[in-house]
Amino acid sequence: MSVQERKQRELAERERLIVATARELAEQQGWDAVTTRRLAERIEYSQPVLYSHFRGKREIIGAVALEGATELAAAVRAATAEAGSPRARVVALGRAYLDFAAANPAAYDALFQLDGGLLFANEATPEPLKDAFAALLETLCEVAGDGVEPGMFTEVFWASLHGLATLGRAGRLLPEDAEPRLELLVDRLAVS
Amino acid sequence: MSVQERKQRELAERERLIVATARELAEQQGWDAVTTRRLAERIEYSQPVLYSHFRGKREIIGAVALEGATELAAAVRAATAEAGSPRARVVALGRAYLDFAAANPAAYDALFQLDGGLLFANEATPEPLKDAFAALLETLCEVAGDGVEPGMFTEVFWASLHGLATLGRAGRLLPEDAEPRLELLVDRLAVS
DNA sequence: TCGGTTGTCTAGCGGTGCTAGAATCGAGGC
DNA sequence: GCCTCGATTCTAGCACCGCTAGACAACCGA
Repeated sequence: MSVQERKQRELAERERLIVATARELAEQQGWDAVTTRRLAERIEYSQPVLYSHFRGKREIIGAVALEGATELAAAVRAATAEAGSPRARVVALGRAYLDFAAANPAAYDALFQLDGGLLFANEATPEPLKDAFAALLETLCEVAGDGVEPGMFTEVFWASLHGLATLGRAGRLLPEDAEPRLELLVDRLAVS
Repeated sequence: MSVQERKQRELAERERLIVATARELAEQQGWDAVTTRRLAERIEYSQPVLYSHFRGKREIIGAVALEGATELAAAVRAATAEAGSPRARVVALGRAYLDFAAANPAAYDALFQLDGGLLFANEATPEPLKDAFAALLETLCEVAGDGVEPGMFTEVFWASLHGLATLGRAGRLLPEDAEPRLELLVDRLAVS
């Protein structure tokens, strides 16, 4: 069995290498630069090897997305844990979210802009995605306000952050107002 | 001169045909299906003809985006004109915006998701884009609240709508809560 | 009717995601 | 230690992409 175990380990290792390399390449040069040929060359295997791990490019994007979701959830939880008041927690959450999107555009795009073949708002949603939403919900349910369903409030707050993140990064918002935009959003949306 | 005039008219007509066909195809089958070959076939010309009107596919997307921006601005203005109170105007604005995004996904994507080579938040921004933002600003400046810069408030409100539109359409939000989400957003963000 | 310009097409470039079938490698039996 | 055979990896190629050079045809003005 030891031989098979070693092979399995090597296979898993190579799969991690593929995902990490795809993400690295995407962060460096954008997802357009992530072609199966370039990716194969970087991992020093031939193209078809990719297809023994993933059904296609879409699944590779999906794998990067799941990795990103895990990191996003961790970043949000770390930021909110340090803050004192509910309002400070929400500001920290928003800042952590926007910082993550700005610092990891490729991972963020894999999650929310590109088609990684992932399901959302559904029982078949992968665990990391549900957990990322849960990380938002944990802090935001404190400030949803009376009579407002926390899940729905979280969707609205999340959508607002998503809009700020994507429009901001695409150069469609004035860069210098990033901070006041977040403050305004928190002050108006959160009930404390 | 009449011959040249006729030729110019025909050229302009064909350009409109290209843009309309590209948009139609994108609305029917998504932007992925809009290839230069298919587009050329639909307008019953050969591929290179497209390149005598536009520098490339990106510029065609940009043309659809400008068309969409004009329609979006008109839709928002028509909806807000009918409403009585400031709050009702903002709700109407939000609904018109989200309805436009849902009913014209290809045009909306050309505007805000794809790279149409257009500039934003800049003096070189094309007129239709500035006007669409202005259409939002006209209604939203009423409810920005004291001491809040209307332009910045509009950016935040717009980003929130954009987030709801994109995440909603991608199936990342619960469909049945679309209306309460808009109501919540307006009640919290708008000061009346 | 002809000459020349203008416009359009055919054909092809290098690239994409993906795959069939050949070739190679390595584990296990003798 | 060799040899067989199955698993693994590669080479080569598919159909398609955006885009363009150069051949060709059509039309306008003389």
